[in-house]
Amino acid sequence: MFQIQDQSLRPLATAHLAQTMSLLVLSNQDLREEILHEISSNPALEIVDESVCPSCHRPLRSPGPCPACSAARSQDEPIVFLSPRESFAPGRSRSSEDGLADQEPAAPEDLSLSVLRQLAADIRPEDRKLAVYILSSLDDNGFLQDPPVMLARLTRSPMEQVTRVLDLISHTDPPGLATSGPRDALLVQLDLIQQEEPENLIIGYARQIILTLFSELGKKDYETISRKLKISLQKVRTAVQFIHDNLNPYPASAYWGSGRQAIAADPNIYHTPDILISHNPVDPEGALVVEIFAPIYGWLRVNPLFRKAAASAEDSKSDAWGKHLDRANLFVKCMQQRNNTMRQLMEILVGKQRNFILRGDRELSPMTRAAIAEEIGVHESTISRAVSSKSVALPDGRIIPLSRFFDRSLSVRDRIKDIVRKETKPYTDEQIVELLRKQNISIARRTVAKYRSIEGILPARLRHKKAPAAARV
DNA sequence: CTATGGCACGGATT
DNA sequence: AATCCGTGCCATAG
Repeated sequence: MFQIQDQSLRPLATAHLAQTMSLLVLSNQDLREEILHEISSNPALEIVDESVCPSCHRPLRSPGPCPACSAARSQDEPIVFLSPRESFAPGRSRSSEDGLADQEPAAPEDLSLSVLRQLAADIRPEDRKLAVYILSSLDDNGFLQDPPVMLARLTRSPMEQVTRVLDLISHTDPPGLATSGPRDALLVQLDLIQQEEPENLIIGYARQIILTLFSELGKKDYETISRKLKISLQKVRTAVQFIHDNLNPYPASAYWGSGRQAIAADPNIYHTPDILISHNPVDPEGALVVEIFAPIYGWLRVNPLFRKAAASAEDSKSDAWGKHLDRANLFVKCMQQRNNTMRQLMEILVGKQRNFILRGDRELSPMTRAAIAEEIGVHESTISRAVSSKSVALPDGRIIPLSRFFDRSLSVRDRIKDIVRKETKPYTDEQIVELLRKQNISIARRTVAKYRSIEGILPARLRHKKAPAAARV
């Protein structure tokens, strides 16, 4: 049974399809780059700084689901909407297929690790996960892309905790790490120095300069600084010299020569997710709320003025303009298509896997991409692309790859973990097979072994002693 | 002899 | 067409 592909007549159709596909695979970070590139090379495109409900296209005042649309929705269905969003952590944060937050990273000695190590003594255990998350979402310069509130929201941590952890991180070794930019980094470093030399007056000047006249500092406009702060030029120069000698506006690069790719990608840790699933704030038992983050803030559209201008342009120009216009139209259409696909996908996914999302791995019911594809009437490769390299934040704060929803063995693996966790004496693989059979799961003995190794569970022989809670490091 | 891990095959999925 | 996954068979370690 096929769905209608009514665009096959138009010449645009194939290009349209092709481009939609290529956009669909992209994660938000990558998509953002793509969009920015497109905009900068095509005058017909513009971003309007206003949210529009993706389904009814009404302007959306407050962030959140469109009141008009979600009201009409039945209670059980998840509320899915596109969420406007400022920038995402850039950098090569490729989400590899099997990244788990709780997996042992086979990590090289990188900046985040070294910080984590220093932190180890001071940090509260419950802050650890958050610290890891923050460190992994820093950009190449060691700065925070997202404002702290966003972090709090994404990780579902109280704001108070986020500030606490941020404070801790920014004051350890490469000082000024995890601040919002060079300015804050400098200030933090200044604080640290001041603690050691409380009576050094230069520090006071330096702080004032950074605090109030940062851009002038950048421009080396010392005269203005001197005038505005009513400090002698001489002192300004001393202070600037002090800043240069003792502070580093890019904390990440201090320790890592090149600075680039220093922190960035540990494929085992997910960065800012593409999708956020939360409880309904009004009714925690009710429909889940799914936000699909937009890669840019505002909405992309063809500039109406450009369209008008192109229509009435003289021949010499209208050709080039027409091309731009076509391209812009195509691009916008593709974006809509992409959003639409993502939205439908998430609706189905969240609808079917509610238990998995709320109760954990064990509840994942097996699905295939193909089945979803049929349900919404697209080619299975479309779903495949939509799922790949996307990550989603669950209500409990875990960030998992979207592809996890299609992991056929996840539920069984979780059950095995559970069996092993509860065992008093080590079960052999064969016995585990039996136990699983009682839960209506029949798999081969060999497969149990395989899952065990995936989960890092030792063979029964070596499991003699129970070592609870040793899994996490 | 038993419990496991390695290799490889075939079918399902992407 | 390429890849992934469950499984069977067999060698090996205990």
